[in-house]
Parts: sequence; structure tokens; C-alpha cells
Amino acid sequence: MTQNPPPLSAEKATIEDVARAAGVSRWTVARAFKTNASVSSKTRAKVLGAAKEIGYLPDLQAASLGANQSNLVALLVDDFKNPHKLLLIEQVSQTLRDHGWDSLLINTGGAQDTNAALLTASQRRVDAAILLGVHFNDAVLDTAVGAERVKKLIVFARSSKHPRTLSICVDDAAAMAIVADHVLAQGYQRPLFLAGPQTGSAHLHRQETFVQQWFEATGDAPHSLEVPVYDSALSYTEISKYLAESKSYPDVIVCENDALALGAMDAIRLSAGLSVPDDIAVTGFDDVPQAGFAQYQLTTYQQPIKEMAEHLVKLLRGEAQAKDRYDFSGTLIERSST
Amino acid sequence: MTQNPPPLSAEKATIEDVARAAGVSRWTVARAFKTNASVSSKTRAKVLGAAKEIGYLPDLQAASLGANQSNLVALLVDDFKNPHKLLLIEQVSQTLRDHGWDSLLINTGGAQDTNAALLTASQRRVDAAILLGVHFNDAVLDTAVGAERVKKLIVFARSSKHPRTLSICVDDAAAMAIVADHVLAQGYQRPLFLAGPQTGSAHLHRQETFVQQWFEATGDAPHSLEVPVYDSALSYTEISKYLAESKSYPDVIVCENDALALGAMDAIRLSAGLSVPDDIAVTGFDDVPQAGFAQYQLTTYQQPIKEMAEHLVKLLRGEAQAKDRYDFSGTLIERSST
DNA sequence: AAATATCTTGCACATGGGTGCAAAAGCGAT
DNA sequence: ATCGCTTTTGCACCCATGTGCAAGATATTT
Repeated sequence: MTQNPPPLSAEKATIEDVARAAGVSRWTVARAFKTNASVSSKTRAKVLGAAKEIGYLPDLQAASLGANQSNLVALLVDDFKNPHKLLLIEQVSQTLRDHGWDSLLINTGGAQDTNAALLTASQRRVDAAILLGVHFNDAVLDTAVGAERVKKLIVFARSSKHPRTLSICVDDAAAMAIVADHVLAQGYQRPLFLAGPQTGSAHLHRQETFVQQWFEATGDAPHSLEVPVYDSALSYTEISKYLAESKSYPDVIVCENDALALGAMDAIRLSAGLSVPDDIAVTGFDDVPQAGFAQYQLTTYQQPIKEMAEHLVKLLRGEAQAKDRYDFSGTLIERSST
Repeated sequence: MTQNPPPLSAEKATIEDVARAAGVSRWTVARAFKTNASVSSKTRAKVLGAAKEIGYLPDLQAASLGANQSNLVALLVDDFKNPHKLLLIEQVSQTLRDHGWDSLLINTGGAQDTNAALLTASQRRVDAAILLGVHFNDAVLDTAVGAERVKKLIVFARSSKHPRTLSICVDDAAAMAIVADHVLAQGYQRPLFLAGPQTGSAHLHRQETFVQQWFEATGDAPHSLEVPVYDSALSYTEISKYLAESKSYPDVIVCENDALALGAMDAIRLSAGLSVPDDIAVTGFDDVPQAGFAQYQLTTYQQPIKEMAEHLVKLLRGEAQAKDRYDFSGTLIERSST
């Protein structure tokens, strides 16, 4: 057995130490670190030099006590089965960091207790809580005391009509209309819509849009199937069962997102022994990395996550209009699954 | 355009408000919230009642200023291409939360500046920084001033010999030996080892273990291929190229992890037109969800992430031995890719 | 050179709660 | 009722910084 790690390094320097080293008051040091503060450039240079010398960096927690801003943002995530979450988490955390915010990741998947997560966020003095998940619907937010304790509530990549909430998402209806157009243009006739959890009002409008669009174009109501989690494995099971049980099969499965689409493709090929897209075509939504793999080549709709994350920053800064929703538009990525 | 969200809720109650409401001093309130504090049970009940009444919850940031503990832990992640990260992030954040810690997610992927990430962590007063990534090698940590400012440095699912660091990981060598045994037992004869980035000393020992093991058993040195990122798409490209260029192909590709293995399987089937496992078998490492999909059915090694996360909590609490490494053992999941 | 305007800098007070000790209160025994 | 001990409670001081104002220093004007 090896020994313990060496003891901690010397105490971290405080603003007071810098003040002493630079021969000024601590308030002057604080100013030197603040842009647009009234300090003579000579003093600032002296202070910053001293600070660098003794390795001073301001304590962000202490700073957020005094100030009414913490530069901390909570990311509430409840849905780790969906690989799209990794993209969202990566992009949002990176963009926030690039602009000076840190991310408090709160996993609400286990207890699924949104309220507790929001309370924790407020106890950490976050400037905002970003909701990245499927269970943050308006009913939950209504009953969550925690929702009122957080300065800003932002639903990302999903839409919400809750009055306390701001949404950053693609225009789901418009996006799904594009998918529907594509499916119609390809001449498919017997669609099946595969939906995920339908969670109250803070949900996606993909299913209803597709159904409506299809009905308007053809006069038929497409079949639908719902699974309770955005999980490829679950989608595989359900589609396998569906294909085994029904006498005729659809010629296209339109999925609410890629997580479901990937499982559906596996089911079509490996469980039902059919081919994609010849027997059954498939469409997805999100353009997760796997959608582009040789194995899948899934036709899907790509959301402009980066752009959306930049908009998030603007909202946090108060630069953007505080509209309840801000709709972005993405791109249909046509691959060989249709 | 809709109007702005309603104004913020009333100011959050402070300990002082509770004290007033309960008719005691604020220190008594603090005690009521602390287990093992000397308060009469009558007083505690009165205080907690009053706190509940006015909706008081302690401010964690303020608390961490006075105390020498923040209950905040930084998660440094640099590698979002690998789906295994989602598993790790989920499990670690959930387990930490279950035990009272919050997670500060720091994405070091963009700038790849580990030092900056560690500095940020220290500015947020984290109790520990958990390193979940590939680029946190000893050389980097040696030159990172930030490494010294963080109370504890814990490398998760990877091993490090850096003196400031504690590792929580499976015994890589033992695990890869099991994989090697399996491959040998199945009678494969021309292995190719597909490795990821070889990052200094805080790396995995899978490649060297396999090579050595194979050599000892057969007297041959297996071929190897390296890719700079754990990315299925990259693995696909490299394996495609490799199979196209070489006259003979291996009969098994042993991959350093599943991210690489999945891409390799796609390449074997779709680029080279060969079959798995008949022409070429494949093994992975990590048991990501996709490894179990019908499409892949990848033989892989599953790490006991949950158990490792629980051990992490013990380390944070100071309950566990501070060994430099703590080795767990996982399970070989045999599927039909071998 | 004096008066005035402007820029710098210092300070009191605030943020929300932790620590350790001392004072106060409770309690049983004498 | 008094003494001594234990439990409970209050308090001074500390954590590291922000805000807004006033005092001090410098520059500009007359």
C-alpha cells in the first residue's frame, strides 16, 4: 500500500494578500479585477502584477454572496438513455463556459424529483436553471415551490408554455412538417408514428404535427405507437412486437427522435428480418452521431444546438428579448434510411 | 409577442428570519439544522416548524464560505464522443447527489485546458475534482498549478500514478487479461489491437496487457492500430482503410473500448463486406448500451460503475483508505461478436 | 493661484452562515 | 435552599468578496 497524497498546498491567497503586496486597499484590488472600474491604469498594472505573483484568483463563491449574481447555472437532466443528451450537455456546458458561466449538473433521473432539484439549484444561488429533459412539464413546474426560487427557468430543446419559463427550441411543428413533406414526397403510404413519453404540456409537438399533416395530405390518420422512455432498447422491443403481431407492416416509421429510430431500425432488420429502406423506411429527429454511422444512415432533422446555446447565453445576459419561446430552424439531413 | 415572465418571487428567507419567527437566536437555528448538534428536541421542533412555515432553506454557497467544505465536486470531462461518458456522468452525478454532493460539470473538451478547468474548480471551492477523461495525464497534472489548489484530485475509470491523485478504476491489466483469455480460448489466431489515444502515464494498460498476454501465449506479437480519439466514426474510417489496404485480414479485432469496437464492426460489415464474427470477431470494453443492441451484440467488459461511484463517495468522506489506486473488477459480457 | 470638475481610492456596511467558547439554564444530590 | 455538573443557548469573530458613498488626489478652468 502506498502512502497518502502530499498535504494540501499553501492556503489560497485572498484579495487582502494582494492588497498588502501591492500596497493598496483591498477595494482597489477588486477594482483592478473588474472591467470598467475606475482605477488608474498604473495602479491596475501594479495590482495585477502582484496578484499574478502570489497566484491570486478571486473566490467565486464569496463573490456571489455579495453580488446578486453567481455566474453559475444549473443544468437539470433527467434522461440519460438518449444519446442526444450528451450532445446537448456538451454544447451547452461548453458555450456557457466560453462565456464565463459554470454549470451545476443536477441529475434528476433517479428520484425524478424536479422540485428537489430546483430547490438545490436555488440553494446554490444559480442565475438560472436550464431544463434539459422530458419530465419538466408545466404541471410539475406549477407545483414545484423550487421553481419560484430560481431566478430564471429556461427550457432547452423543448417548448413550454409555463409563465415562469423561457423556451429555446426549434419550431417543432415546422420541423416535423418538413419531415412529413419529405415522407410524402418519397411516396410512402402507410406510416407509423413512433412517439416517446407524452409529458403534459411541456412536450414536443411532433406527433400531432405529423398526424395532422398526414391527414391533410392524404385523408388518412396514421397509426401511432408510444413508448414511455426515449430508449433505443425499448423501441427495439416495441417495434419488434408490433411487427410480429400485425399482419401488414408500415412502409415508413416516423420516429419522434433518433433514440427511438435507431432501435426501430434494428428491430426491422434483425427482429423482423426486413430491410431498411426497401421494406420499411425510417426517419428520426436530432441527428445524433450514430445516425450518421454506416450501419444506420438515418434520415433525420438536425437542430442548431450551437446557435441555440448562443441564444441561451444572450438570454442569461438579458440581451435577448424575453419571449416565451424562441424558435430556431434546423436542417433535414437526408440519408439512405428513406 | 408575449410578455415577460412574472417578477421573481419574494426574497429567500434567511436564517435570521427563521430565528425571529421561532423566537431564538440564529445560532440555535443553525443547530436545529445540524445533526448531532446540542439542541433540545423541543427547540429543534419549534425551529424546524418555523423554517418550514416561511420556506427557509440554508444557502449552500454562504455555508461553504464559513465551513471548510462546500459539498460541491467538480466533474472534469473532456471526451464527449464516447457514449460511455454518458454512463459515467449519469452514475457519478446521481450517486454524489444521493449522498449530498452537487456536481460542477466542467467541459474541458474545447480548449482542452485542464489547468484552467482546475483553477475554475478551485475558485468554486470544490471539495474535490473528479477527472473523467482521457487527457488528464500525469504530465499535464504536473504542470497544472490548478492541480495544487484543489483539495482532492480523483481520477475515475482510469488510473494515474500522479502523487496528488487518487484513482478509482477496474484493474485494467486483470480485465484485459480476461478478454485476452477469452480471445485465446475461442481459438482466434490473428488479432489486431485497436487502441485509442495513448496519453502519457494516466492511461489505460489495455494495449500493453493484451500484447504481452498474447505474446506469452503464442509467441507472436499482435498487430496494433491507434486512433487519436475514442470516436466510432474515426474507428470506422481507420479500420475501413486498414482492411482495404492489407492483403490478409485479422480474425479478431480487440478494441480498447466499445466506442472503437462499434465503429470497427460497422467497418468490417459495411465497408469491407465481411461478417462478424465469422470473418472477423470483435471485442470491446465498457459495455455501453449500444453494445447490447441487436445490431452489435458486442462481447465486452463491463465495469462496476455503480460500485466505483459508491467508493468515490467513501473517498470524499475520508472513510476509505487513501490508496493511490483502488482496483475493482468487472464482468466479461460474452455476446455474439466473438 | 484659487476655484472647480474629475478621477482615484478608502471605508462602513452587507451578504448568509460556521466555529468555539462563555454564559445561562436545567437538574439531581446534599 | 445550595452546590456542582450537564445541557442548552448566545455571542464575538471569521469566511472572501460586493456596493455605494465620501474623502483624497489630480487635472482643468478662470
